[in-house]
Amino acid sequence: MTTNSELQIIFERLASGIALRGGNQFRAVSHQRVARLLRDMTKDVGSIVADDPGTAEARLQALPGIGKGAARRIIEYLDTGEITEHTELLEHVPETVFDLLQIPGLGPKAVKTLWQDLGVENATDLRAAIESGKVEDLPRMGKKTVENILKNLDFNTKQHARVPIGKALPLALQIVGRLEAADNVKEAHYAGSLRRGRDTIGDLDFIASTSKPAAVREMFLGMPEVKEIIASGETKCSVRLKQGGATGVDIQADLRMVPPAVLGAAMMYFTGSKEHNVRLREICVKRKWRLNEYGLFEGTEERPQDEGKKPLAAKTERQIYQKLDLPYIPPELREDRGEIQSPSIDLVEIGHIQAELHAHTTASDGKMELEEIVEQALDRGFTTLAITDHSVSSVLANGLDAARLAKHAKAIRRLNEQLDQIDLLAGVEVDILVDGSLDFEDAILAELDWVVASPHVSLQQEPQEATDRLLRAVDNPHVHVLGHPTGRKVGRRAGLAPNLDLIFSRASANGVAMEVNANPTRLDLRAQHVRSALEHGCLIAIDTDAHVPRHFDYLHFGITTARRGWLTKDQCINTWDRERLTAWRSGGRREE
DNA sequence: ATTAGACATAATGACTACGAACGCGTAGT
Repeated sequence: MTTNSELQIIFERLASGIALRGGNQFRAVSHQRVARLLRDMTKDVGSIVADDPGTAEARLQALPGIGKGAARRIIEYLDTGEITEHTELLEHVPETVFDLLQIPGLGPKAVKTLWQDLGVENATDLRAAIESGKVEDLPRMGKKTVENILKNLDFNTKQHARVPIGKALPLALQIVGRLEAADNVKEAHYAGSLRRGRDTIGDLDFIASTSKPAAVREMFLGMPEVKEIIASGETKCSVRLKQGGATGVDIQADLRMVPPAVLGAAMMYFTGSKEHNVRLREICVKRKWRLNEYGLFEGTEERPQDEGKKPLAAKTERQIYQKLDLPYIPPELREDRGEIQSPSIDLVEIGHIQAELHAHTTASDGKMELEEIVEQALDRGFTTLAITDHSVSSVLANGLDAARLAKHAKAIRRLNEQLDQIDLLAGVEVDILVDGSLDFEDAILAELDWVVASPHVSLQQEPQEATDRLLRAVDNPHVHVLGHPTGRKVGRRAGLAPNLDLIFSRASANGVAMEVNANPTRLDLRAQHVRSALEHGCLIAIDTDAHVPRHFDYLHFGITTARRGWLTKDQCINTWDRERLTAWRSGGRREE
């Protein structure tokens, strides 16, 4: 657990505490804002303060949403390991009461009443209170509500697990296919965080444009994976899907049905993020306009769509952004992280990519022969392919020793001479050992065309050691790319937590590119890291790390992640042609 | 509690669907 996430939990709890005790809601929101900031920060607050304790308070206050109070509390936590208000809060509100808020259907009002009026402090108490019939007698509680709570008590625990994008996307595409095939459906799309390209997905959101929603709804509710119907209305329904398989987590799916004429407005609303939506709607409020899922309207009256009022725009997202005097904002950017204020940026696209710079063959643990992997690259129109098999320490991956590597490199170069459409680079994915030394001597690396250096073991190392380890690797003059720098696995392994600011600034100075590994189980670097790497002037490589042919098709996951980190075409070395890559890799990378 | 624009105080994150209860809480982006 990092300091940021510890503090995030505390600020969330302070916010909930205010809501539970009936305090000023603006104070609650304000604490939530701090929690969100801590969640999204790429820098460790501990290191911000440590950089110069004297000015720490002022520098914390410079962050939007952090004022005097929050800055003081953060410093107090770093000094003493606790925050007085939090300790006091826990004296009044038992910790288990906060957990009740996680139960679907229970919000702050309900938990407050249950706790204060009936003394319910945890799930067991709640069950007992329901059985005694006391809950039903509370205001706004009835038989149905109580039944719902009881049901949700059972699978509360697994309910909140997020699904990796690699699992969510195929399922979503399957459902989109069914919706498109349904009678009277004009268009069907997925939206939500999946469309924004987050690495994990909380629930699946679908939109179908149709003039006959009832039939579409019946199809959706009748899908074989549907385990439970949560809601079913005129325009919207929600189900819980049995996901099974490797994740074993149930996943909620929401379907919104809209008339074709307002599809764009509905897509914008349902794609979010919430924060992006709020920001746009604020702009509308200032103009005395109104934006909702039925369109962009002049005037401030509520539900203008009900009056048959004609929107300024509704059909496409582009038209709506245009009316708001904004460029089209791609879904990946819609997070309220400055995309509305800054002019449109030229994000990298999958069509720009012409190089795969990290791939494996049968020489180590890949399943493709050299000829086959080249064919894969040529099929995709690539002009450069780096062959980077594992080094000797990766025993399980059949890593190459110096002799096998030399032989392999020779074979690669021989084949390269017969190819004129593509540059085949003789490379390696060399292990970064625990102390940051590389698995091959410099003299061996110097002979190669391309060196990706990656950590594979000791991924639970302390942050300080991890920082030193990666810095040492980045300082090796033969390294071109730092591969999957943290070694995290989405939802399964946290990976290293080095001081990335230091790594990025060194990498930038040394001319070492940082990898976004496109494999959906990795997505490492993550999007926030990409943004921060770019601020330090780093170049980015988006690599599939292909071991089998279908891995080449993972490229879009890497592209999406990189776009979420605001990566432009020019900053992505995989978009460069042969000449530019050759010039870069064989000299002049370093700024002296 | 924080921010903005003022030097104390006002304004602050929008809008809608569903369902059960009855005029609202919860959930969704």
